[in-house]
Amino acid sequence: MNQKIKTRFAPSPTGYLHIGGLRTALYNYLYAKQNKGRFVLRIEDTDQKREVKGAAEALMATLQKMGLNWDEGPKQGFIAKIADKGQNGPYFQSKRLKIYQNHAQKLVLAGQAYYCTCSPERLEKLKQEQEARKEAPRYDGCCREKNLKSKANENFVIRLKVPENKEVVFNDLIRGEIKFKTAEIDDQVLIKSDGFPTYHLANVVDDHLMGITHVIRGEEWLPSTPKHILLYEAFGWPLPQFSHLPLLLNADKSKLSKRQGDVAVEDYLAKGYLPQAIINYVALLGWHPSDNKEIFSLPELVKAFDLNKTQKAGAIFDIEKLNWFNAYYIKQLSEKELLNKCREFLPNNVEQGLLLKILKVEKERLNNLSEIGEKVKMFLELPAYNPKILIFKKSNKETTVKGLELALEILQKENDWQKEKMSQALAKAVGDNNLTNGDVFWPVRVAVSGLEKSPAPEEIMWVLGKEKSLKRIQNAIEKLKLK
RNA sequence: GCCGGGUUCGUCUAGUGGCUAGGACGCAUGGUUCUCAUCCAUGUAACAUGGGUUCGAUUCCCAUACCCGGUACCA
Repeated sequence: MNQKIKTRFAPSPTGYLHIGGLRTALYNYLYAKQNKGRFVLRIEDTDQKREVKGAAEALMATLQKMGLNWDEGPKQGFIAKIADKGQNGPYFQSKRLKIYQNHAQKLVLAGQAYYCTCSPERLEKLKQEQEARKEAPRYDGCCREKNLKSKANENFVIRLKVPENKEVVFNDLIRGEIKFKTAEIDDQVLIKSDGFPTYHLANVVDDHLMGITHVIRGEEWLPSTPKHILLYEAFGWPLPQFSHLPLLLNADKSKLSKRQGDVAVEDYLAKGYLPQAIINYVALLGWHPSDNKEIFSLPELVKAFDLNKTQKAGAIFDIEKLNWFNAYYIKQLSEKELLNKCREFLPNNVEQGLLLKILKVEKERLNNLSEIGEKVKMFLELPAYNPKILIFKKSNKETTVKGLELALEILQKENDWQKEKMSQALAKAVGDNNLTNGDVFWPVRVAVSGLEKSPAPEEIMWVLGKEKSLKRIQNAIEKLKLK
């Protein structure tokens, strides 16, 4: 191995971590780890207006919950920005303003960039005129040849002097050779009038200074890549490898957005999706192994992932398959693990032993952790129900009462309260009395659960214990007789 | 408008110059001593269109269509 591989995830702190952002972070993480490289987290907070307080910390917390730990980046903490140090830090761009200004200055001195004193009003007017003439709106280069070597007044901006007739060609790891003509690229603003760098400058300077070897980011950055390459060339820096990931889409193929469902990873965690299910699902949005393996832990993904085999077309985020992964991973957990993960969805005054029993019975019926809150109710208290559902659809009231009484009688004698024993006892009640399963199992099950659909009667009775189970059967018989 | 990217079952995708184009999710049907769930089995459904190149194209090339992204002192 020649150069040490280094990737980065560089979100803007404008909100919660987006599912698409998670996928980008994941692919960066996987690529770095499988090459024994380093994964860097950098916070791109160069737009003062859009910054959301606390968003950076929330982003970091979510990444950690998902298991995507960074080798380099801000330390997690209450106010991460203040504690932001590190070998290539700081990692909050807002703390690196001097660095960007110095670099921009260097470009100006070298004649690669220039001060522009055009007012926003003039630019707006220019744009409107161009649009009226149906021309592509772009900067007219008014200040380009003035060669101002320092700020002329307070309102200025530094622009990149984009070469006039050049072709920028690069090789995208996912998409192959891509070409852009510089004639179509505007003289990009590098330093804004508030002294902050634009994304383009900050991104290139930091990627170089932090030693990033592979830039893996969303497809929306593809048209910006020639601008970045021009900057690398202006500085005389070597280029990193670029890879542009396909976008994640809504069902209607538009870019995945809030309007059509949840897009924040936190939303899914709150609904009871397991991190490993989310990671596994998201990993498969844009990449797939050649064999038909689908279940991957994070370490397995590190081994199997192949950036070169990443899909080029956008992928629709389909909740159905996520549900399937989630249900699968829930079933894989032991009751103890499950209990730890779904505590927040359970009442807190219930004894742990009982909860573990409930989880054992309900585990295979759970699609997400939050559903346990509803499921647990019938074990704690018999839900109100219509006595009518006690009667199996192929049976009648008399047979149902008989079935329940037989069950009650035979279960009363059962001292070893195990599932197998109970189901054997019920089966015996059926066999000895010339009844059908529906005559006994159904009403007993409804009697102890109060529900039309539920786990098997012996499973519920096992959780409830003998006393409560028999009480519920007795109640059911009384209700039926009263009717 | 201009620039760039993309197009295999409904969805995520595998794959190849010649195959019955494979898997998973979903859906449907059946089985698993009552319902539900699980599990199992079976079924369902795709190479955008038109030209080339070729003995032969889903695969290579070129158009067209459609979709997406970009076109900011936002990232």
